[in-house]
Amino acid sequence: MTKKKVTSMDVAKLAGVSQSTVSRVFGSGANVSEKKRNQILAAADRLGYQPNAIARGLITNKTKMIGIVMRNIQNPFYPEVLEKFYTKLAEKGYHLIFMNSEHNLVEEDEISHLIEYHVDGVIITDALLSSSAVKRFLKNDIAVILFNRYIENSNYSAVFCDNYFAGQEIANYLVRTGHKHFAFISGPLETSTTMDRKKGFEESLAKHGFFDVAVEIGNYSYESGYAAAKTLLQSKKQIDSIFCGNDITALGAIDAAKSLGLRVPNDLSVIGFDDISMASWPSYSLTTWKQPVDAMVNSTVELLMNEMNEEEKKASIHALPGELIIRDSVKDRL
Amino acid sequence: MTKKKVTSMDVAKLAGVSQSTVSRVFGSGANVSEKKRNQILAAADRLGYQPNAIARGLITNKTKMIGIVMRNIQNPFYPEVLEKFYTKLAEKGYHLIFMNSEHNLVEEDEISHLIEYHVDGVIITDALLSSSAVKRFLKNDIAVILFNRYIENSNYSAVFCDNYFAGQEIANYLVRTGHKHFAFISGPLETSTTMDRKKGFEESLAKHGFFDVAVEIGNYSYESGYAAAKTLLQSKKQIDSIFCGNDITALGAIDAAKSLGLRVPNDLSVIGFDDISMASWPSYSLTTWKQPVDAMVNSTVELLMNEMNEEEKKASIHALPGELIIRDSVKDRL
DNA sequence: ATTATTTTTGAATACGTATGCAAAAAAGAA
DNA sequence: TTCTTTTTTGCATACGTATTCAAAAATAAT
Repeated sequence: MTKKKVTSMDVAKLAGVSQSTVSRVFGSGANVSEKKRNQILAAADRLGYQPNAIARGLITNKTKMIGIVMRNIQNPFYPEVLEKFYTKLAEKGYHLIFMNSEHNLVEEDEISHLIEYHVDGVIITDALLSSSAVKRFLKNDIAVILFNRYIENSNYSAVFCDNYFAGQEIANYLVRTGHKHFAFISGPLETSTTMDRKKGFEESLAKHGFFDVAVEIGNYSYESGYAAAKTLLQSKKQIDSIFCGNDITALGAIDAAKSLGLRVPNDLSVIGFDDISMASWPSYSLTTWKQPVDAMVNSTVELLMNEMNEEEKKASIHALPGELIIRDSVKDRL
Repeated sequence: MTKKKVTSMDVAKLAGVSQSTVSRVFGSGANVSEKKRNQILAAADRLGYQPNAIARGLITNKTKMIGIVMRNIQNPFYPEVLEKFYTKLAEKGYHLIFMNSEHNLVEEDEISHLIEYHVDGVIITDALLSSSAVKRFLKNDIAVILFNRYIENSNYSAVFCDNYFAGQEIANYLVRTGHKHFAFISGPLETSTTMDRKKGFEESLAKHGFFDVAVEIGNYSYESGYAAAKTLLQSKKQIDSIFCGNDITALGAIDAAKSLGLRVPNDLSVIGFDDISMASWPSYSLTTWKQPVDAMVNSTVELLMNEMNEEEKKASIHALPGELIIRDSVKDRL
């Protein structure tokens, strides 16, 4: 039960070689004779040697760690995202430092931590960066990708679902199925995500001659969807369809409608966004817009890898389409 | 736009002191005169200095990183757990390396990564360790706490909900409300969690003279709950109540019952486990056993802190009670 | 004032690895 | 064989910090 940590020096001594050679076996994989390599591996195995990633990080200036700062992790969409990022990055040899942010702007001291730990890159989901934060990352040579948000004309790459397009398509679909009285339950208005969905939705409706969209502002939670739908449905307005900013909100809206004695989709059509697994549950069978999570994750990782290697980090914006998943929460009213 | 990283040496130079003194200001907080401290802080601020946690980790042999390996992150119970661990540990100055495991036993190479990065401690949720893994952590002086699982007579501390007690209480409750025909939808049988719940449930029922419990084996997913309930309800057996291994499973079971034209709770009582947020949604209004997540997380972190500081890591097992949350999925049949 | 005590400081070193460089060994060419 | 070329190896050093030790400065005691 040796308490002392075993280092490359110990391995070197046991194998009768220099520390450099041990390093070459476990690191760069540079030329090492087959004989010595075997001696070294045997010695390492016997001693239970594991390279010290911290020491390696210090000398190489690459930690192989990626910071991932998330928000709204309670929204089932994000655990899925987290899992996919983990899998994708693990297979490339990267590790995840997880942070949970509660604010629309990632806080300065959260950024400090990422810088202190010299992460090679950062993925930010569902949140933005102040311009001072931008500078700090840049100065410390840390690549950053925004996921599901973007900043126009910034130096930051971003990957997200094409929300504007999706909003349009959803409007088209509702019109095509004979709806006439529309409502939208949004997320917080300061997010590009929600604004783009709203814009696409409203503009497309306007093109069809519908200018009156009832809007309620929520916060992407079940409770806010429930409350917003109740408000909408209890108002004097006539409403035959609600487009919800995300699925959780939509589920809340459906339950609110039910609680008022309305039947979905017969009395009210509801459409969501994300396509979380619960959307397919029979109780809800929610028609929704599927975010192309796999493509988004892959794209994000790819961008990250590029930016970590390149000198000049030229920002690029990737808007991926997604698709409408038709289930049973929208009725054809024609 | 300086590309070179700024180090404590740079700060020292600018402030006209030695590197040691800078280190003392940002590190131990040892005696430093007020005057020099201010000079140093000013210089650091001007240069945008951030201590390098990697270098610090190398010399102190404390990385202030905790590995958290999770499973079933798609089960809404776990994002909540993750968030709470993050918050609790962040306020103590620790960072989280997130790993997603897919197996009942954490894999050897996942452990290797944690050792390479010299995490100070590890939290493992919903999974176990092989005995060789145990040795490796021990040898590398890494504290480990199991969360929601335990190994009998091991050197590992564990924190979990007292599942045996909960199973008993749930049985008592169902008996008290006049049920006579019981079923249990379990998780995988190799988990202590599910077995303890089952044992408590069955033993308590037996005490009341009920020896026949229909059991279906699931995997803690919605789909498995749906399928298991369907099997149970379509069998010739008469069943008036189902205890489900967790909430997600219970929701699946409820939907299965509905799909067969049964009404919950009138025709069938369903009871869950966890008390995830969805359990309180009006569509389900699930009676369930609330795991004391806050207490469990606090207890885990406390244990971890102790074990990281003590020489002799004596294992301790903490079973926390939890409580029955009564909603509307169980009917009083008396 | 002088001495004793405490506080503050800097020089030197260590942590465990990767890597440039030159020497040594091996392989190939003649 | 002898000379070139290539491959393999070890030495020495660097990464950025914390910390021991002894010297210096400041403070207290006499």
